[in-house]
Amino acid sequence: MRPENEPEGQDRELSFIEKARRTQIIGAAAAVIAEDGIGQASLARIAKRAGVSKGVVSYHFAGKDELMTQVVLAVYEAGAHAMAPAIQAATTPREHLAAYLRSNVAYIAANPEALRAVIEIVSGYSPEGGGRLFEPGADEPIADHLVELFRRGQEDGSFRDFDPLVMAHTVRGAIDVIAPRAVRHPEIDLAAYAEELVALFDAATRGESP
Amino acid sequence: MRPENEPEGQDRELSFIEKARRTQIIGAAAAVIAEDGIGQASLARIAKRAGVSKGVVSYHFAGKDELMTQVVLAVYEAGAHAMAPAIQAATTPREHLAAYLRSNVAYIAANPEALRAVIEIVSGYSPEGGGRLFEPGADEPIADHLVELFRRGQEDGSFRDFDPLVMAHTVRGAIDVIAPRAVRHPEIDLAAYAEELVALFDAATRGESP
Amino acid sequence: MRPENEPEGQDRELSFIEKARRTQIIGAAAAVIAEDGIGQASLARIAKRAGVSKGVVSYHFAGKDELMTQVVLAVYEAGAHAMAPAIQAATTPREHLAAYLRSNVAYIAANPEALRAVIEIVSGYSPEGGGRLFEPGADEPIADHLVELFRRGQEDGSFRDFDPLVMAHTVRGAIDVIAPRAVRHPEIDLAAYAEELVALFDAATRGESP
Amino acid sequence: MRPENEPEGQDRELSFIEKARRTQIIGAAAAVIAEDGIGQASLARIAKRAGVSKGVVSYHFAGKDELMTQVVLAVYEAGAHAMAPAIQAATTPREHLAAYLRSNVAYIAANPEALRAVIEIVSGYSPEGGGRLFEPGADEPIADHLVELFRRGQEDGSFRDFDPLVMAHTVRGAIDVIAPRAVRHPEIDLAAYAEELVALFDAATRGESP
DNA sequence: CATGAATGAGGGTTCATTCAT
DNA sequence: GATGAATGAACCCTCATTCAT
Repeated sequence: MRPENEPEGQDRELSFIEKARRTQIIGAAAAVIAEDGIGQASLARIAKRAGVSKGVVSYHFAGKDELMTQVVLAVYEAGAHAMAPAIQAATTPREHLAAYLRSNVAYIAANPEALRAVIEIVSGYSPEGGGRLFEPGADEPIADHLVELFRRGQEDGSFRDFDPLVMAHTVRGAIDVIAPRAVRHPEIDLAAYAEELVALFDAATRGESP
Repeated sequence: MRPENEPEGQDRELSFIEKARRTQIIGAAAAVIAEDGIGQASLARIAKRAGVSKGVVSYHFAGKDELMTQVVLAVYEAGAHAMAPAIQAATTPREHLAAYLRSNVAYIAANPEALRAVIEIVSGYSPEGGGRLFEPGADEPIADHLVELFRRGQEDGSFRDFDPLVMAHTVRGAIDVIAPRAVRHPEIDLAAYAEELVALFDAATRGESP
Repeated sequence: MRPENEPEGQDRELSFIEKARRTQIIGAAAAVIAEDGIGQASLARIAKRAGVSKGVVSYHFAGKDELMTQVVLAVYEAGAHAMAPAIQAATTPREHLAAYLRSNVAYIAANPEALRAVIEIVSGYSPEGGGRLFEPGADEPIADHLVELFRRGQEDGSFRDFDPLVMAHTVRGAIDVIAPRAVRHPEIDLAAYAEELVALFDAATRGESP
Repeated sequence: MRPENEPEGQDRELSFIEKARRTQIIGAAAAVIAEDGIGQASLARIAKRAGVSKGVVSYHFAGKDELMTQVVLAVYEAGAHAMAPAIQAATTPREHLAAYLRSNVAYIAANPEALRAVIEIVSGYSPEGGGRLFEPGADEPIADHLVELFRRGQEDGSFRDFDPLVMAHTVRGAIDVIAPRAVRHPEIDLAAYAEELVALFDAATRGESP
């Protein structure tokens, strides 16, 4: 695990260890939150789950707020990373939308716990100063990608004339609704669910007379 | 619900006072939650917001769990009550769906804070014993109404052949996504938003070549 | 329950009602304490048990301290009243001691709940200002009666030469130990227990060679 | 109990610190309870008495229940430890009983506050779930030792024929009554008190014509 | 770097008491 | 006289955070 030939010694190594520790703690936090809810996710429990002492968490993260933020970002990044190939392979807006839906649902299917943790944090965690870690509607950046997609598709005639914002947030809503249900109903066939969504939004975005 | 001819005063009035207090506290709780998030919604802050002492909340509600539950139920009931006339006036499944979307968005538009509070509670509040107040996917009863609607519409040929469950939860997701955005972006025209949704799901559910 | 011919009306009647209310509340308090312990004996529960409102208790008693005191005194008085005939019938110190033991145990056997309540209060209730309602060792007045008895018995040669104080408190200890056990072990034959105690203290107090 | 040869330092030392803190807090709890009663023994007061913050108590003890339990156990263990040599040195049941009484009273004389605290807890503390920490009559195990002693003494003719249970609980009652009085009346000569008890129970248990 | 003992604020809850009705 | 809504203090406990070791 420890690369042998590296530019230079101590500093890099520490940074590597540090990264590993952070990853380890983030994973433990996600696991605890997914299993027992944000309400049970004290630093003590997260530390115990990670097999480290409480102080380590405080040492590697500025505070609980930062840890929670990092959990969310890690899942988001992993999701974006997992979805990227499929999306980039798409050549038309319509294919793009289908790829977005399929890869997103696939990621949820593959990481239900991670998603559960994110949902818990985003909707249930209150940072120190009040307010929210990610202000609701702050997934706008995420929706923005879809808005852009819909705009392009409308320009080239792939999609009918609708409000891209409404469509984008409806897609997000459709996806966000999946993870909680998937956790409670593991028997749901998410691949089929994805195809249903593809058909649903294909119909919803298709021009009147294609 | 309120009997018209009653012997008299005292008993009714006391009951009325109690009801008023509960309503007042429920309102204060909803306001605090909507503004600052469920995490800031301590009984102390709710009491202060209601202009009463902390003990009053415990006096009128068995505990925080009950208060949170009542906030949700109050909003749900009010919503169902507000939507009922429009929905009952619909004669076809397609009209029914449109009425559902319009009246639901209208209710959100009229009570954005209440809806916001409900979302915070349902997805972010951890009751005493752990778990969730309304287990996720426990809005299934709500989605059930839609499932039923879609089934009927498919039988009489109003809707194309799709998975009613997926469609129902997508509709719910589309609606649930609105309140948080409406709070943050008061400039959004929710009437137009509703029409967009009507068109969206009209297209999504329409038979191939009606 | 309400005597018809009384010296005078309203004032006496109120006093009578008042007395009844106090007795009723004292009984309810004793029952609650005996059943669920002093820790569960809130004024609210006592009031509910008595079938009256919380305010009534505060109205008839200066505070919880007074109520607790009255419960204890009521039981003590009833006990003294129940024991008096048997004790007064005794003609010698030795008979007196036996009568004391028998009648005391008999009273405990007949009123285990009352005794249980008293024990709970005396040893477990903390009055407002701190300290205790009946300072421990404050049953000295009760023991005094025994001390007096032993002194007389020693003077007339009925008893051997021992420290009357030690003997008196040992008798008290022997008796106080009974009620808790009687509550937990209802199968104990308290009449036989009393005879054992009579024999025990008869031997313990008897002169070397009577 | 304490292993003599151990690898080293750190682990033991930390364990030692923890033990010291627990002992310190237990002592503070006993002191507060002995002085002001169980009803005044809030964690806040105990912490203040120990010179630590409130949280420390919760840190070292799972809850108030555990702290109270530990106070009792500590005193019991110390008492058993203090009494053991004298009792084991006894060769006959009669000597055994005398040693039991003398060493027990001696322990009370040396630790009146500790005993007082134990009595307060055992008879006056209500654990969280209701009920009692040590169910009344749960000192039966303690009395059992005496019952066994009396049985043996009756078999070998040392003691007359009496109910060993009644005698055992009477001894316990005789002893339990001492601590509260000793606290309030420090002038009492407990060594003489012990001799009185020895004589008392010697007479009470002696065969008719020894 | 890591530890875990210690802190102290704040959480929800209970409850004796008061007082307008 | 009686009610019960309201109070406010005190309770135990949790927990993010700090810091000497």
